Amino acid sequence: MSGDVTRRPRSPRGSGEQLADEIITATTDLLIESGSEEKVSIRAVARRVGVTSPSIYLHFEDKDALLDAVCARFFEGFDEVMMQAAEGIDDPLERGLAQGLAYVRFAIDSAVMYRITFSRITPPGKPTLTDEVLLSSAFVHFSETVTALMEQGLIPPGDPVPTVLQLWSTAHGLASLMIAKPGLPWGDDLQMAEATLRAACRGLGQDPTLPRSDS
Amino acid sequence: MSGDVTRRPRSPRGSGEQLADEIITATTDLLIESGSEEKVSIRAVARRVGVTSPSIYLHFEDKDALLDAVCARFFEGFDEVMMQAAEGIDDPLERGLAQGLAYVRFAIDSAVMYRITFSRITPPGKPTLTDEVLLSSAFVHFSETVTALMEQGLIPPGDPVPTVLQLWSTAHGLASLMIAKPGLPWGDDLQMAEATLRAACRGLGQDPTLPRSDS
DNA sequence: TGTACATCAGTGAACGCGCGTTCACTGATGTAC
DNA sequence: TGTACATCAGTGAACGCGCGTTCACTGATGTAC
Repeated sequence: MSGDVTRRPRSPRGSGEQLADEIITATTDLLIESGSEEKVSIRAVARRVGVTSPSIYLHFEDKDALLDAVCARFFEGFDEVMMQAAEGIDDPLERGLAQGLAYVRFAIDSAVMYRITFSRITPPGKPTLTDEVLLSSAFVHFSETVTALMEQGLIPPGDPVPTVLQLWSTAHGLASLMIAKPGLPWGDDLQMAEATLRAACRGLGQDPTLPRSDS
Repeated sequence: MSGDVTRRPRSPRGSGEQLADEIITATTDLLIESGSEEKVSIRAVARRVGVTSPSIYLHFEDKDALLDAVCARFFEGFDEVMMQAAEGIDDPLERGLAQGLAYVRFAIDSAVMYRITFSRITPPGKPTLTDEVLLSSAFVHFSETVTALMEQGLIPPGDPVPTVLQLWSTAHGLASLMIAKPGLPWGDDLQMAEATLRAACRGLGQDPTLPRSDS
């Protein structure tokens, strides 16, 4: 019960980044275990990391800032998975579908974190860390795919943003509803997701309100 | 400061339904004001109703049961609004669109309640009160609309359930993402919703994996 | 009509609890001379 | 090489708080005789 030099209080030198990192990881784990941000306390996080609670405040301004950092980190992983899913697929339609399916799969696999991240609403005009990550990674990559679809003539050309939002909404709706209501008769989740996303692309490709400009 | 006979503690006779009703209403109001179920306490609900906290337990088993009842009541209103939106529209496609748009509009208007209702995840096999309301009202009415679309040949005939889930996911995705990220460049919410839902119907109507059986 | 009684919606006080955050502090580390 | 000192990551104790729930109770109401 003695010999605590190595056990609990480790004092890393100059670089304080490491503890911040451990705090984010511990918080993520606790969120997943408890299922809700209100059930995870600063004190529990500190306990998990092996540190006292006031020292959390050396790295994050308050609980909200900590949760924001956790969600931002979650989205970084999200973007990475989507990028990997698209790797090596040349056909723009299939690449987009692969990304969309990876999105749904990853969301369902990390159901708790996905739900929590999208429960933290963001009032317009006050972008959080999470928003910045979201807009600078996943959104950009999705836009590139949509632009490729437009260049191929699979979708009417124009501003990709509305199309990105439409497809993102579709993927988000599938993931979010499957997470919230797993008891609905979904059949195979990913099969349902693929059918829905394909139909969405098909529908977007045949927009009678827009004249086709090429091909 | 005396004369409290009429003021705070009212003792209704035989019928105890009324207080249960008032408790649900008060809880709904507090949820909307605070934005999260954890921030609404049994004690605050009792205070709002003008009653002591133990008396809440005369009407609801615990906090969870109360919140379930509140969400179930919310969905009843939801279904009613969708039904009203469909009234008097004969064309099945336009009726379905009107329902979908009413869904999105109502969800956005009651953003907090919508978010809370869909944050309360339901493990399969343990249907809550909310689930029962959902499945017996909105889901059924949506199915009728989809069946009408199939009969008109606008959607390949077959089991309406997968189609209902696809369209519901689409509407839910729009509402849910608009609520969570109002800062995204949505333009006009309902215009975006209509374009997306129309595209979804168009896509579903042209499913190359299913042979068309009639017309 | 009048009394005794059962019912039961609502009370008041208490249980044990964990929370977010603050504050003055300690004590190891790295640096200046 | 050796001493004095500044830095600053992390501590321990405390702040004031509200929570969900239980329990024995009260007192108005409706009913039986």
